[in-house]
Amino acid sequence: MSLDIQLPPRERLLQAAVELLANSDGAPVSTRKITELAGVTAPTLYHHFGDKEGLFDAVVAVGFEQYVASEMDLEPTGKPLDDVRRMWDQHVRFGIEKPHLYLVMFGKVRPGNRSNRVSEAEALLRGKLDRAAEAGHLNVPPADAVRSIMAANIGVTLMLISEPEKERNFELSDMTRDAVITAVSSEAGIADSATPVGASSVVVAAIALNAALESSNPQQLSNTEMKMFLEWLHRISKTT
Amino acid sequence: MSLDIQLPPRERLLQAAVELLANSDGAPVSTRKITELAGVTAPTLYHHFGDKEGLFDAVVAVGFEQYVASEMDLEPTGKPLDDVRRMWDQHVRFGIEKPHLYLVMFGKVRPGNRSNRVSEAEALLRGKLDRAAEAGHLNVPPADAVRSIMAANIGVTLMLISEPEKERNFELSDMTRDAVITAVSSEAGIADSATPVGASSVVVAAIALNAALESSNPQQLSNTEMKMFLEWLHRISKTT
DNA sequence: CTAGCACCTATAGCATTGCTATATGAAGGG
DNA sequence: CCCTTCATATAGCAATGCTATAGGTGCTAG
Repeated sequence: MSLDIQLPPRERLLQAAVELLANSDGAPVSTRKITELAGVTAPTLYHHFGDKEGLFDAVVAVGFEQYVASEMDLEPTGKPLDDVRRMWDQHVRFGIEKPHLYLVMFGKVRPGNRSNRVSEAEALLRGKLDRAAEAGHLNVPPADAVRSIMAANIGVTLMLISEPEKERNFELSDMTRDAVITAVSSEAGIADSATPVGASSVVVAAIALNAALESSNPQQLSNTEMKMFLEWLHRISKTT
Repeated sequence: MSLDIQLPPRERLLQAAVELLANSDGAPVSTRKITELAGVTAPTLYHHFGDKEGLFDAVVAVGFEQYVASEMDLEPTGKPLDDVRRMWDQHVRFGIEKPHLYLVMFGKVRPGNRSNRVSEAEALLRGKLDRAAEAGHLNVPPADAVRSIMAANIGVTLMLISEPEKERNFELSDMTRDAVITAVSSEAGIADSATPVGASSVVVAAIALNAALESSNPQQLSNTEMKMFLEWLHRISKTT
């Protein structure tokens, strides 16, 4: 059950850790399984990484480089806030595509003890937001904007990860993203692209009616009629 | 080192678990320490709770009742969205005051496997948001609003918990809270504040939707569908 | 009063976990 | 050729979650 024999043990340990982490559905991965899969014994692991956490740090460092790279691949659009939006999306995508890595990086919260990865990710965002502030696009200090955006971004990603794949609704991400970015930005008209003003009153009314119907069942329509009516109502309240 | 001797072992186990959890700074708590502090041996724990996770579930259930109680103590303000704001604040406060409990309840994310507590907390919010929707204060379906608010709320709380107490800046919470709530709300309100919350809200909402549809023709329904839809809408708004 | 029964608790121990004290092998410089 | 240094292995420790089994303890039925 051992891995490729030609790589040096250090690399095989990393590779084994990544592989086991990916197939373990969030359950803890034992050092024994790792060393076994790597075809190595325990002291080798501790010689190279000192610690189980050291090994995972190394794994996470690799993952974080992928993350940073994916954020850096984006060419600046010229509008810093649009860059921020794309970084948000990249963050979410990374979390969805590598949930195990993401959870090791962002999922283990300890009281009064913020993780390095969060700080590093914040620093990336901070760069863009500083430029946004220079351009006069922020109405709060960049430090505050960073924390709000980061908190929401992580919260949304964790929620999406925790949902069954089929139920995942990425509108949650777009909606929340635009909400927090709009709130920290001084540009008034940003929400326009998300919610066309012309349709909004229809949508609001449809949502209100839908809610009202669910709380009290009127007799004016038959069951089949009501079913179809709700279906159409639902279609109307979907802005997209 | 044992606890009060007069309580039944089950309660002593719970109490010991809570106490150790509170003083362990997020580090894992062993069943041995728990049973030792409770003055009980291992099988007693497994007899009552089946599992370590079972014990923690019981602990969390108690914590969740406190949480729910703190949310329920709030008297409705009459403005559902203000209630939502206060629930947000209560959520954050709970997380800050009992970080250990909060992390057990909301901190352990598993891919594709949402925690019960999140769903239950969502249900609480959902109630208020449904009423907001009935009153025409919502811009998006309540289900979407709930997820966005909840994700941001948890994200913010986790971030605040992970920060050293001195650096905690609660503006982060207020700012993000208002950002997401504003984003899902239609501040104008379709029928304004005149919309009563009762059986007649169906009629009011139907009338509002009718008016909105007449002023703008959405593309989500075909002509024949729209015709029938309007007919039914009319029928609903006629009678009580 | 006693026998049986259900419930609760204890003794002792298993398998797995992260980690290490110590020893062995190989590679290179004097 | 020896000696140092790095890398890996042997064997085992202490702590963990959990359990097979047996021993009380109190209640009800005869």
